[in-house]
Amino acid sequence: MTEATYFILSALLDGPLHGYGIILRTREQSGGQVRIAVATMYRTLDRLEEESLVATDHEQVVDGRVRRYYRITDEGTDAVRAEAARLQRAVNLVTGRVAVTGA
Amino acid sequence: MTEATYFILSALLDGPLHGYGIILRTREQSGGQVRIAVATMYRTLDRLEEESLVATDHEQVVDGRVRRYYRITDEGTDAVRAEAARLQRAVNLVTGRVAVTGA
DNA sequence: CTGCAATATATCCATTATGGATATATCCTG
DNA sequence: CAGGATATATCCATAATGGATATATTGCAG
Repeated sequence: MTEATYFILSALLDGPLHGYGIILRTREQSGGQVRIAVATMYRTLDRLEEESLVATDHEQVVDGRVRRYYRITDEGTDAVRAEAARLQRAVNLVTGRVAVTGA
Repeated sequence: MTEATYFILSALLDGPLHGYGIILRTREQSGGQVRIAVATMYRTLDRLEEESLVATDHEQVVDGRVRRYYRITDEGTDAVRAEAARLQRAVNLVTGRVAVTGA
């Protein structure tokens, strides 16, 4: 799973959001560290919908602009949790390293 | 930082290793989950050396085959630790989510 | 009123990272 | 003697990414 995919699915765990909303959410959640480019966002959402990790929830028209809300599927939830576990193991490779040489 | 970079630097935290050794180490550390392709390995090592995140430690000739050992630099150690912290925050987005909706 | 930023989606294009495959060379095992 | 492990190196196709541009509306500052 790529990082963009991970952050998109992660943002959707709180409830349905539209593409641009995911970009803003991700930027906030990361304190401005993670910025997903719009090209990446919409292409990734298309791919994720094909893979059934997200689904179109509903569409809204606000001020003449269409908002397409996506929700995460059960499959998507499983996938992002599995990825979180995988990343945690990767983190532990570096942080779980307290004077191992001294044994 | 890409994943290949992260795992390579991580593998070098225990001491100098040669390219093929890093591939084997990473495979072991991850229980066979993470497999870095040889093309990725040597190209990444070249790039990391340019960026001063790793340095050539020494070369050895074993059975007529050259082994080029790389060690992680202080800069590389800082970088991989920073990345681990960044990944930990990413993990927390998913795992640090215990019935938030119930508030 | 005009230009710019924010909102919202969409697509093009160049760059980068990746992995599969191939090449070369040695050693060991079946 | 063939095949796998060891060890480095490179080619090439694919995939992911981001910058840029396009379109359209709203609101705000100059």
